[in-house]
Amino acid sequence: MEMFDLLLSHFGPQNWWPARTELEVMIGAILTQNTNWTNVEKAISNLKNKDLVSLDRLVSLSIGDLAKVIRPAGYYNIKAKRLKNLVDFIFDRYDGNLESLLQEETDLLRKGLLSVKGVGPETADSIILYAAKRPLFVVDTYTHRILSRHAMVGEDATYYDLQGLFMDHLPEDAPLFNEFHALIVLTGKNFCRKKPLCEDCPLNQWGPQDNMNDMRWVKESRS
DNA sequence: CACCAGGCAAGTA
DNA sequence: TACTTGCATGGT
Repeated sequence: MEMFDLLLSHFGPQNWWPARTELEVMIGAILTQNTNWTNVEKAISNLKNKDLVSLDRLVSLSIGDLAKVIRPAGYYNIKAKRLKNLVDFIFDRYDGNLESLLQEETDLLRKGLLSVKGVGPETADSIILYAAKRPLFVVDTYTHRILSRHAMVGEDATYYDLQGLFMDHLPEDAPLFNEFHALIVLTGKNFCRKKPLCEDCPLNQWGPQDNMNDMRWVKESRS
């Protein structure tokens, strides 16, 4: 059985990213760095209450004031700087037009995002997949934990080892990457916290013996 | 009380 | 290059 189908049939479609606009995706991507999503929701709720989910409003807001608003997300001082860095980048390079940034060719988009202090591989790829809707697989700690526990990669596998593994064996399909990553995060939240295999985990029967020789992670009908 | 959460950059050697 | 550390709230 293939990993994606195991997770999809167990959890059902997740319809990520949990945000209403592209800007909200970007803000969430920064705020959720090493942070529980429920805390991020509180911070985004604060931003919405002050009508700050807006590039024009954010660019004229001080870092100190922004930090106060996003406080529940944790690391609020550094995240306020990181958000401002990203907003400033959009104004400096794209005249404050988010669409212009997101329409950039994928490689240039990624290079640009990574040039912003505070935007690393996962944050950049989350924005590219969930805001720009390009087929780039997003890797996170859950991805690493689950695949290493199931002996699909070594413990020392890098971000790009994992991203390459998925992208080498999946069709370039943004909706598939979208759903797959969301399902992996959900699996990581609910299972696989401590033990390699947990009771009732949908991946209990999934492992290298099924996948090392046959790397189809989705049903052929999808590809 | 301890531990963890949808990372990243900066410092050290 | 290869480690290590700081950043911080809120839930379990």
